[in-house]
Amino acid sequence: MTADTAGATAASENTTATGSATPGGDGSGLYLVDGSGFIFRAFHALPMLTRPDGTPVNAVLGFSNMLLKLLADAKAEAVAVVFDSKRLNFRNEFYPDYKAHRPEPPEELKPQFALIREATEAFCLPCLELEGFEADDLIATYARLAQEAGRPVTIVSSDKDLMQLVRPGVGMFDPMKNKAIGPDEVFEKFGVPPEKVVDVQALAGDSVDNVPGVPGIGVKTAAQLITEYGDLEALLANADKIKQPARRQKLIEFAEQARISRRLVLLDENVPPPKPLDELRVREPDHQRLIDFLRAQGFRSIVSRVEMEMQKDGRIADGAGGGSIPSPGSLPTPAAKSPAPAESPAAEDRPARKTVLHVPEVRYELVQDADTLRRWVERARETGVLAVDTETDSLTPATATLVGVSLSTEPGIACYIPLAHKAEGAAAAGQLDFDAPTPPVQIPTDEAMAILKDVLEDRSVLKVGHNFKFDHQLFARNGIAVSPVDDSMLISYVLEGGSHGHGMDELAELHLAYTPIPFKEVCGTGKNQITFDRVPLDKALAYAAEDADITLRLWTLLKPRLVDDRMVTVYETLDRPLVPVVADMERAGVRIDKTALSDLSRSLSERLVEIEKDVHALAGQSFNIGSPKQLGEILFDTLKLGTGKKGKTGAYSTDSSVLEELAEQGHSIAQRVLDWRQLAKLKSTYTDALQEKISPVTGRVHTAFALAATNTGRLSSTDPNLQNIPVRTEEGKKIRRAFVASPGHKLLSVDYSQIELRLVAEMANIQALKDAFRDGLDIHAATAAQVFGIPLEQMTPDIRRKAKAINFGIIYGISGFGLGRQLGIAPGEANAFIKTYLERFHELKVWMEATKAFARQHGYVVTLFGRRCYMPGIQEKNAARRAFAERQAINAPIQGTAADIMKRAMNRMPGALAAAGSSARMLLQVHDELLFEVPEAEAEDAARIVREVMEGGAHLGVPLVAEAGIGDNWEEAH
DNA sequence: TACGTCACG
DNA sequence: GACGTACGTGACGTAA
Repeated sequence: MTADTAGATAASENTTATGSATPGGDGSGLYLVDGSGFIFRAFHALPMLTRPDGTPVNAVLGFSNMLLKLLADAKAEAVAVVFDSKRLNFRNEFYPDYKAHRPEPPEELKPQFALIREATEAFCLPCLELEGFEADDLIATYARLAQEAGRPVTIVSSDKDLMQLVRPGVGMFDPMKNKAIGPDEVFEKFGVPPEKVVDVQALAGDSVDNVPGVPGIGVKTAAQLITEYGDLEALLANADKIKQPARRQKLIEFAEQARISRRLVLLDENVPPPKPLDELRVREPDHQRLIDFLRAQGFRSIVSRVEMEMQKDGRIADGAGGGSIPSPGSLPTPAAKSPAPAESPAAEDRPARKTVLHVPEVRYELVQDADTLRRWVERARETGVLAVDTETDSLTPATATLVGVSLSTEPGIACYIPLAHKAEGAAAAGQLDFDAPTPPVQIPTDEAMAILKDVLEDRSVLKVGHNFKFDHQLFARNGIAVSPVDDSMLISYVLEGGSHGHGMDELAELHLAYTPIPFKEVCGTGKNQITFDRVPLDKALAYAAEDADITLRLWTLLKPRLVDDRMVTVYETLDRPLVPVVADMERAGVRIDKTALSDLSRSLSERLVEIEKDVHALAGQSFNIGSPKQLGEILFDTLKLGTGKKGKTGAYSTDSSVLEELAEQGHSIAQRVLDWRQLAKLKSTYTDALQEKISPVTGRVHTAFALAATNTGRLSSTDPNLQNIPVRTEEGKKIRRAFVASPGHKLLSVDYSQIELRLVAEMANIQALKDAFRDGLDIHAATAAQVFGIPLEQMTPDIRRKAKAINFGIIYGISGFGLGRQLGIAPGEANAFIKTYLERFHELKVWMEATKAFARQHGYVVTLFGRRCYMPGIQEKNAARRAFAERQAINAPIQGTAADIMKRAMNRMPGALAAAGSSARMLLQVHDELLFEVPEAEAEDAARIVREVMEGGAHLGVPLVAEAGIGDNWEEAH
């Protein structure tokens, strides 16, 4: 949404042929609002709202907001609103099915048609409609007339059918996406320039409008054909030359249908205009009439806005810096709903939901001066609770710039403090941007931080956040150690982990029956995405203050449930203290030897090229090895190496187990493909991608640990995932060597030995296994001795391997099939192993049955420390799916308890290190391993402390053992 | 966006 | 007798 992508503006300014147009200059520009289209889209996009008398008005509100902003932004431009007149029009004369089967408009929409016409009149804008023609035809006609008169035109609509009208002097603006549509955007949508859009539509058809098109041809194919042949007629004339037989036949058979379709979509530029073009000039609105109308709808905040603006110069002025005033380019999106809860009682738009968020009033305030901020801080001290949310220009908190802070002291009362917002006009939608950018008034960040520091560090004021780890880091970087902290996301995770996600939007839907303003509606998506510092203040206020508001509401609702559900201890001892600990780890980041990675990348590239040559030679043809589809066809259809197994999508499976089997049969191509796969994976996922993740600010890589993502209580790591750095293969180890210590430092890696199997022994109370662990035996060998009845002295590696596989299998909720596959033996044979295992360790069987029964009864399982893991599938009727849930039920308490123990250790770690005077920094957690960076001289001491803390993570009947390694890089330390 | 694949625990 | 299988993650490339 930057000025340079505003195609419509560019188009308007390129009207040199007609000469006179200068947008915003002489006031001759014309905005044609597609009223009919807007009604439907606004109705479906906005939450349902009703007037005090019960009349639904959500589309009317959206429409009024849109007009208001359009008038503010468009300055002296002329604005006309165009409507469809009747449902039947001239198109039905030659194609009766056109727009047939279209359902009646919803009941809640019907009364709004008339209101929207009233709104238009209240705004003193001309209403254009003409019997027998659609709004689109009128728009096309006025666009032509204006263009001929040298007046630049902007069509305000989201309707793709109008895109055919884009040309020099005629642009479009999508009021729902707040986005200018020019030739580039049209090309993006249809794959052809605007003048060929109708040809593409004629082929592709449109199921919504009942435009038939040619069966089997979509937009992509149509664009390709039109580009190749020039236009529809040329294509139809040459249809017999199409290569693809099916396509050729369809084009010949449905040629006439395509011609009819073209007539249906082609807009009529020559309808009789109901009003002369010259009458479409802006008139001074009748303020009182407008205010009366808006007030009658219950649009209180719009009314006050209008009243305020009218006082200025009798017109709706540009409000850059003014906060609640619309600004250039900030055309309405459904963000219009932000003040909406205040304007009218929220009615429920989805019948399925019974609960409704009753918001008698929300007050969101924009804070632009220090005194106002101090008042918020005072208020927080009175209430003792403060919801806090930060807005930044990036999702990497270790390096992001703080753009603003929102606060909420009680439900419905929130503020937003912009700190680093850029001038609104600078990069907002350029289409309607005529003023020089003026930066908004903001409290200097340092001053705001100084004021906030007092309350954020005040031990008597609880700070509530949603995913507060993020905010914690930002404040830490500004010298503020926020404490104490509560996190509504983590509370939800502790209460209901495994049953649903814990993002704020999802929880707001679930618990408050409310849909927060989506981020993408504020910042857009894809290449048009803007950073939050470019968001106009009114939108930023609506979005950010709402986040703080919702956070506080969720906290109010969920926090007491910790007591009710007896989950206080889990939350207080495991997850809540983790917030500052993990925030510090993320902020620390890990050093990467970029040169080593780029050398590896280069070497991998060369080897990949070599292997690719080999594979193509062995295949006898060139193909994309990275495409499982092509590879499968080469292996099993062309080369006929065996029959091949097909998956549920009908594609051959080519995973490593399949390729390994082929390789064993002596097919060298399979081994080469396996080599290629391994190297390609390492290159794309690690050596290439990791280099990109090195922060230019810190020179290090900062992962994000998700604290509420897994079903078992584990953390996960994203962007980049540093919990799956290669370690098993020699090639992989080279990547791990690129994780290095800072100069003068060492990396220290400490990992739990066999923690999950120890926990199986503990929780199932397996005496023989516990004894083996207490005696410090090689646990897999000891297992083998027990299960296969072989003395330890006679143990062979192969028997030990089998026992090891069974031990792992137990943790996964063993099955004969899975174990058999792992060991490459028949499922029957594997079942025999399992049977023996369960006889030797009979306590295990009892525990597994009890655990499954508990899961069935309660719908969740619990870890040793009381964490619940919900398993929605446990009541499944489908046997396979239920079996899956049962295996999860076995695995979750084991994996989850290990995760709990690791969290206990992590929470104690900073204190233990500090108490010992160690300056070791915790960098990463990989489930059973912690990685530290420590000054060389302190490494041995740190290793001892860390081992002690980890081994003391729980005091059980089996010992916990942690093993340490020290090195210059991660591979060496591991 | 869904799928197949594969990196880790 | 048939079904569909080891548990937990995240990222990549391809194909649609």
